[in-house]
Amino acid sequence: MDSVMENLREILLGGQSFSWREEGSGVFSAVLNGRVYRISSIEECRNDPFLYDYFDMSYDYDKAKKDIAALDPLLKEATEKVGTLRLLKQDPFVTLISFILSQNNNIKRIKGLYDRLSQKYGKEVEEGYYSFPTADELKDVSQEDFRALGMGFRAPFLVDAVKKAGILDEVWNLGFDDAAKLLMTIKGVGPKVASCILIFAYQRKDGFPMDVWMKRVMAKYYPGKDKSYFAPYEALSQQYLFSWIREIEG
DNA sequence: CACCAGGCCGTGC
DNA sequence: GCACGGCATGGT
Repeated sequence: MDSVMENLREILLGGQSFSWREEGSGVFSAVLNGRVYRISSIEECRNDPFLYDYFDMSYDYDKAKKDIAALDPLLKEATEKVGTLRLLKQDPFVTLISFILSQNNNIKRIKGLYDRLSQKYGKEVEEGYYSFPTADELKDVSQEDFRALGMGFRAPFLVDAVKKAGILDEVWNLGFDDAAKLLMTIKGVGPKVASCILIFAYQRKDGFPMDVWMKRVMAKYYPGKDKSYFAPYEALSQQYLFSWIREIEG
């Protein structure tokens, strides 16, 4: 009902995915599933099986938002100011690489690196639109090749991630802590990046990534508390607070 | 010239 | 176990 409150721009461009671009006039596009998708509202995703899954349409985000808003006045303000958010269900390998790129980096530049990898090693599925490369398409790319594309100190991490991409298939069977521990055997994947992968690819709604923004929020507004305070909406609450703090301070 | 960005690694204690 | 410096790159 309040789908008009869906903050599509924040959902797609706010830092959980780097696949999307805004084409103007409220149209967003991304290369996913081997083709270009163009959307301007959540509602139109209901009829496409891939997008239905990608946007987690079976989950009641309106109810979750109301429950989160009822937790405390700050979350109430955040939900009202940010608008309804969703947690995307993205491809694990794409998410792994994306968030390795995210460390000590900003969203705009992460998106730039993501696009460069796509143009260099992905497939052109439509003129000017490239898929993100698969692990197989990156298997022979060297650390030097990655550095030449501007990946910087993350270059060796990318090589290691490509080599170990097979473990992404094992994550489905593990609980959160074991899954995170397994992901952290990949160079460049620590607790924060592992949490992001588990949330944005594996739909683990109990993740609570602590980046520089969230550390500020927790220290200032939730001293002494941890992610258990937000249960069972840890990940979604984090996403609201992250969007909110960046909106007012970023 | 600084300082920062959806952190993590290696080292030292 | 925890603290710390370093790290590629581009923006402010």
